[in-house]
Amino acid sequence: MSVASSWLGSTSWTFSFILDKVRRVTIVVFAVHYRTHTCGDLNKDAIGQHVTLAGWVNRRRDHGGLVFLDIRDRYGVTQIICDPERSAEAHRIASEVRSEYVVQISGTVVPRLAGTENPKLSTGAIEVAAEHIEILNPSRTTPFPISDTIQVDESLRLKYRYLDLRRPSMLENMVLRHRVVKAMRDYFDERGFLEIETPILMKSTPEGARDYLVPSRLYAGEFYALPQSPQQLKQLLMVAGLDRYFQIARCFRDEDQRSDRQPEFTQLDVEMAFVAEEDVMLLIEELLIFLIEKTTQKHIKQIPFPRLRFSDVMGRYGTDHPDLRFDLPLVEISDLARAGTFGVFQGALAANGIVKGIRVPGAGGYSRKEIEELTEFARMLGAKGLVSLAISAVGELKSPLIKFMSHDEVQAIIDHMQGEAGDLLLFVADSAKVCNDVLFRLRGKLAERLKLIDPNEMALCWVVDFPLLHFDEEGQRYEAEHNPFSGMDEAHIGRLDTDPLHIRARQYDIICNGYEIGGGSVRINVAEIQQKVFSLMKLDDEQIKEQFGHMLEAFEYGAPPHGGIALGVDRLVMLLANEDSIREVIAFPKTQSATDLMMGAPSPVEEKQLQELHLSIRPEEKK
RNA sequence: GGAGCCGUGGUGUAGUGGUCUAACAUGUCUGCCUGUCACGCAGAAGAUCGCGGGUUCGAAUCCCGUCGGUUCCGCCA
Repeated sequence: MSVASSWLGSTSWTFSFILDKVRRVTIVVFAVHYRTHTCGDLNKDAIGQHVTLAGWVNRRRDHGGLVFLDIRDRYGVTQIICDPERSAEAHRIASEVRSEYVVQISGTVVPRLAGTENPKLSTGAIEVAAEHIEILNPSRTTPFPISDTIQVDESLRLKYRYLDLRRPSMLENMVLRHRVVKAMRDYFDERGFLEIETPILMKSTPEGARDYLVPSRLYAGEFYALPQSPQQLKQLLMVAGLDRYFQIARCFRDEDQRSDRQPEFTQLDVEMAFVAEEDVMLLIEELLIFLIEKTTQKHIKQIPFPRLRFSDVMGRYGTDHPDLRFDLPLVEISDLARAGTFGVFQGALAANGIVKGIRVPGAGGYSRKEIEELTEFARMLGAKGLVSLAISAVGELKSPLIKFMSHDEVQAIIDHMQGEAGDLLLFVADSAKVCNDVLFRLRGKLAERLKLIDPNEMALCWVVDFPLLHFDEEGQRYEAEHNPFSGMDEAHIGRLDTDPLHIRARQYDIICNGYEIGGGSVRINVAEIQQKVFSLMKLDDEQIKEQFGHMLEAFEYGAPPHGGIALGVDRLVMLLANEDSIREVIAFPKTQSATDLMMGAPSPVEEKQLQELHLSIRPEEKK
């Protein structure tokens, strides 16, 4: 610092940068050591000023006599011109620097020569004529180029994440994420919500995902658990009368990873007292519209968000988290498929299965090879095959069905599917689960193939009317569809004793572009009902008391009606950023095998640490 | 736990049984170059083809195993 200030002087300086599309933030710095402006700061207004910049060498263009340096920081890129006639010393150092060196440059802002302006840069009208260059820190050649133009192996990116984050697209994602979270905080603050932190060291519970455990030093053989979500605590905050709570909460689940699942992830957690479904849904709907409009150029397909019943979306899309950017509905034709003598259909129906199809508009001319490809895809997902029915442009039919069904019977199926000339109809005959599963994936694949997806569209919907419980054959017990605290339709409470599978939960999931980005419910606030739900989940009284006694007890001290929701922040930002993986919007993500390639976690610890924690490692499991 | 895909100079790719003594681009290094902005030109260095085993007269290439990354199934209240 002393080096810099010795030739800079130090009164007060300001620099400003663009925070988002409308706001420009100006920072006043009173003791400048390193820079007077950022690399995105300077324009024609600054011509003639003596400035100092600091940043990374983005690129060096050495013309021998004249050297250009592009200096990059978070805010932009500024071209430095190093002319030996202005400073032989600066020119000499400029020819020594390499990519990613950290340098400090002082000089005079000058207009670029007519015709050499660069419209691609916000600073492209000017350049800084270098008078002094200081190498603050050199850099080895980076293991991959700091550029968005090529795709680098992900393990390399993760090992050198601090370099990966220098790439403009990653920087953009981090900025976007900040803006989304900031907007969330503003939104809830304006509506009277309190942001309250809940513990990270919590208690393990038998329900739900596998816990990450933290051994206790003070209590041999006992463990804390990292929270899977602050679910119970936020409900207890409602019992406490805090009324409106939110938190940007880190959550942990020790389960296998996916492109949209990390071992630790962030939820926007919300809970409100004295609310029904509508209150929560309207609040969140307004929030999402606000976020999308504030942080992206994307348009929302339908406002208000459509509300779909669980049973309907399962039937129409084969999943409870449909991508509504395109239609391509699944259509059941079991009744029509009963006609004729087609073995594939008859066999599936005889085995209590169903026959379901999808209409692929304009695909009637697909070659045998193309259809075979789709069939192979369906087989991979568990179908025995695909039955195709192609309708040519002039209405001729091509299908194995023709041999086994009358013309009218085939036509009835086509009509039911709303098939037209030039279409391809594809059918799966199997159990309802396989049909839905296969056609759900096929639907997504076809939408891609037919280019039905507008990347600028956000198709949001609510899914409601979930069953409260489903029966787990393996464990021979009921399990909560959402979580064990979800409330239920008042008229169905009696069914807890008689017909648990037909209780409608007061649950709502929010879906965006085929991703479940959140879910919540109006909760149970009556100890007796909560106790019954636990019993159906095959917890005995002792377990209930040990694991959830605090909840039941709390409900006996005036628990208000309450409800809430949790949104997956990583997934939401991923969608806003047009990324395919949440790793792209997490600064330091873990790999699919839950390791941190940069830090090398997890890692063995000293024997002494294990002893303090009263732990020993089973020898056969040591690596 | 299971299945698929990927792994070749620093990086991204090509090469799918035989002059492969491994090619191309980019990066790196050296030299030249005063208006470039993916600067240009000339030259050089740089790879036992993730690792181990097998098949073969011969393996980057085929097979098995293993490691790493990734996608999906199971799992994720």
